[in-house]
Amino acid sequence: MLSIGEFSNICKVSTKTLRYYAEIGLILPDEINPENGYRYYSIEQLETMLFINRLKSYHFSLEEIKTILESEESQDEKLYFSLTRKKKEIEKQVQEFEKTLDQLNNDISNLKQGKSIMSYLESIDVKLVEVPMMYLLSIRKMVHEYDFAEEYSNCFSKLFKKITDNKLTMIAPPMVLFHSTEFSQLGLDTEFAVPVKDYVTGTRNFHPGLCLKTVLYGSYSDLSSVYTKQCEWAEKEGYESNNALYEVYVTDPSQVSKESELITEIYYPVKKKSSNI
Amino acid sequence: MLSIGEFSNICKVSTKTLRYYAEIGLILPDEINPENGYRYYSIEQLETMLFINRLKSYHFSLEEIKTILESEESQDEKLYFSLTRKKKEIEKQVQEFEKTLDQLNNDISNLKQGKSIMSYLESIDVKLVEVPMMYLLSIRKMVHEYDFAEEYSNCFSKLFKKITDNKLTMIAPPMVLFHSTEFSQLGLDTEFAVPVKDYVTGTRNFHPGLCLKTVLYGSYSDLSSVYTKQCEWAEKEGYESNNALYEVYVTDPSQVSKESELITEIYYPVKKKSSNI
DNA sequence: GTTGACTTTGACCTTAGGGCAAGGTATATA
DNA sequence: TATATACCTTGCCCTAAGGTCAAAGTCAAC
Repeated sequence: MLSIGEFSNICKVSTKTLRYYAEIGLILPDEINPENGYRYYSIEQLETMLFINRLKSYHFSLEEIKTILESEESQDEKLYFSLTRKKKEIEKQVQEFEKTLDQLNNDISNLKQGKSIMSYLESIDVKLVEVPMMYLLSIRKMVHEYDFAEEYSNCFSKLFKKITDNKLTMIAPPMVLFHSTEFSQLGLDTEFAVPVKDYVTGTRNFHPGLCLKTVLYGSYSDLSSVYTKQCEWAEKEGYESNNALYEVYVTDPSQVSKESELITEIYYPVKKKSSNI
Repeated sequence: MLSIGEFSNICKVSTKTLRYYAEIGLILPDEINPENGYRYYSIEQLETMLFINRLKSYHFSLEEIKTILESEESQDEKLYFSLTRKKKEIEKQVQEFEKTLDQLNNDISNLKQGKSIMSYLESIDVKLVEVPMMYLLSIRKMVHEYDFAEEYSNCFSKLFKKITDNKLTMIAPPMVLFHSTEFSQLGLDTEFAVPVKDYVTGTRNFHPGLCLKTVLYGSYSDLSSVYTKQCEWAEKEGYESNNALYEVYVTDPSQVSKESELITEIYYPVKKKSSNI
């Protein structure tokens, strides 16, 4: 039997960690002296600890490690499954890091040339336009950011089916309207809509009127940058927000292969500020 | 002026996050209504928030972002410095992930072949040897795991200088002894030592006697695995630990280019268990 | 018998917020 | 004008994986 200190020293795991692992039931001491509470580990537990350390090095959470350890039956199949899943996760992580590095390099070279890191904002163009009334066929629901893409194709395929079934005529590209006032992890109050020619059951009037319009080519420099520019424009010119923001997808994101071919229009309904008082 | 909800919606940052940022002083509302405590943000703060989000996407901590924001003078130079440092950090991260992926792939292919993930332990060989007495010239100190490499070359260059200065004769490769009973984040009680021929001032006797010896070729499958194997061997054969563990670096880690050329010996002093009672 | 090394529990700290509750406020509609 | 509803406030507890003390009990060696 090994005291916690000996066990700690052999496995290169601190005693605090060992006590924590006992607390969460990951690895319990083989024996606890009932008189003084001293923990004693067996030699066999060394290999268990090594196994835990290996899984930790693969970035499994302790919770995940616990379930792997507990599924002793058919353990190798489950382990194989867990490892391949974790492998995919890490590969994804690496891809994201590579993307981050690209952006970092971009910013660094901009700085080297004396350009501000935020200078990309200058290339975002804002125009004032009047948008006519239209009829929308739409689906409105709460959508999380991370499954926006899925919901997008999901909802629009439903809408397109409805259009074909009811022999309606689409008169403009699909749109997405955001009705939330507040951003939250719970998701956004999102409306997927298609403008149609005919006013029938299930459609609604949509008349944004005066709008600020920004056209984005290529992958979106995130939406918040566009909104910021539009707000700045409105502030400067004496306009104020009037309604929910909405986007129009001129090209179908799921159909465009290269990100650079994407075209997105962002509309921000405004009205002239009443300047009295 | 924008209410917290409007600001939140434009920047895609939750109100909770905005309140938290105000709490830690990262971005304070431009104005707080003294009557009801309502926070109001200015249009200019939108760009600050975008900047914060960008730095967050580069994995800066909020503390780091705060110091970047606060260093308004000469900000671009500092920013350039911070970005390049962060870039290096991420590149290192990616390298570590790649290494992890290699190991994962190795384990996965082992599992596919029906081998256990811990089967590498079987290839660790343990032998019982008698080590003769020697004189050590040594430096003992607390060393963190992460600057072990640095301390290693540091201490041994000091020791080698002493040897040359005093015209001593080295009779065996350098060694590292670990005196800690317990592993801890504070570092390990580590002794860097060189066996010398002559007993002079500053040297000490070292007589480990009976030892378990394991020779590692190539990059170390971590030390804890070796210790585990040695413990198992000792348990099975009726021996018990007698003294501090130590390692001998047969090849100089700083001189060997390929990891595969490394040779390390690990000694675990033992004695026969007294089997009475 | 005493010292020093070892062990125990417990409480609080870390990051970057999320979730919920109770209660106050602003605004649009009827 | 009354009310419904959306919005805002503070406050408290929660996360993961332990680290950092502190006070007190215990072990082994000399």
